[in-house]
Amino acid sequence: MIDPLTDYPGYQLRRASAAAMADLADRLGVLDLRPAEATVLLVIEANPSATLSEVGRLLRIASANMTPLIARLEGRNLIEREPMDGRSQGLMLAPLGRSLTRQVKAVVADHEAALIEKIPATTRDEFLRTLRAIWAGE
Amino acid sequence: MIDPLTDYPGYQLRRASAAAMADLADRLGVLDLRPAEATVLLVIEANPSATLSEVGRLLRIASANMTPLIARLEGRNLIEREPMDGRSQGLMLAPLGRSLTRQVKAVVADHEAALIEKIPATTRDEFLRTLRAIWAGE
DNA sequence: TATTGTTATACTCTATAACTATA
DNA sequence: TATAGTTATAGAGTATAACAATA
Repeated sequence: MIDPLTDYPGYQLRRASAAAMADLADRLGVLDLRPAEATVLLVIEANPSATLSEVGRLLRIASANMTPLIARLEGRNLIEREPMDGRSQGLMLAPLGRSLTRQVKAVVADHEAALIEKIPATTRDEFLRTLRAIWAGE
Repeated sequence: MIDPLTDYPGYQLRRASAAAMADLADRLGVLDLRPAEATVLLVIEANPSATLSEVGRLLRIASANMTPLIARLEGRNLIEREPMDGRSQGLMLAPLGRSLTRQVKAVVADHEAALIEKIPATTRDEFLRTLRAIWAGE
């Protein structure tokens, strides 16, 4: 079998990302969290009182998709909403969310460590810069 | 807003891949093809008479998902099946599929060229090697 | 027994359009 | 008018389980 895609950076990027995402999803499964939910928790922790739209813009998740995601986290008592003005809501971690986010960070650290191991040490910074450059300007 | 994810190769990989995939999907939309369908056409062209399972293994697409994908391509008269033995079916491009695959290659080349532009020339080979290393051993 | 292909189903992420309430 | 959030819906990719037919 000939693989006509080995020299396509785009295809290799897709396969690499899919592999990494599958690993992350597996690890987060222990906490009953999906990757998108975990990243939202991390962003809220880093930005207390950030609004749904702000978090969505940072993560490139449309508000129509943020709404049910946030509702699930709220339903599990992981986050709380505080009205900012008549339409905006500040999001912050609830006590349960704070402890779970600590676990998320440990899980993500393990995942990232396993990933980084596969990147030659001398090229790690350049690799990261290149990835950022690929989606920069969105 | 603080982005707690800028230093995570895994997250940057995900964003870069998502951006590249969105660009590819846009471009392939002109041919009324989805990325998975386009890659299947390329693999069949490179490997005439490869079976559904073989193509699926190469692209890491489960046979349960290959079946409807192949059925769509066959329904559009892009590919044909030829029984190999009682259970295997060799896949090959139909005349319509051959000309469409030529267009696919042009579209993919444009897409990949735009992507490669964002990767510093001196690090392109290393970047590709690293991506392959990340999903190697699946 | 193992493999090929199929069916049915569900999950995750993403995308769009239409709507309300507020700024 | 523009923005925040919501609802409903659809698309694309992926995953699992179960199955019939064949090797």
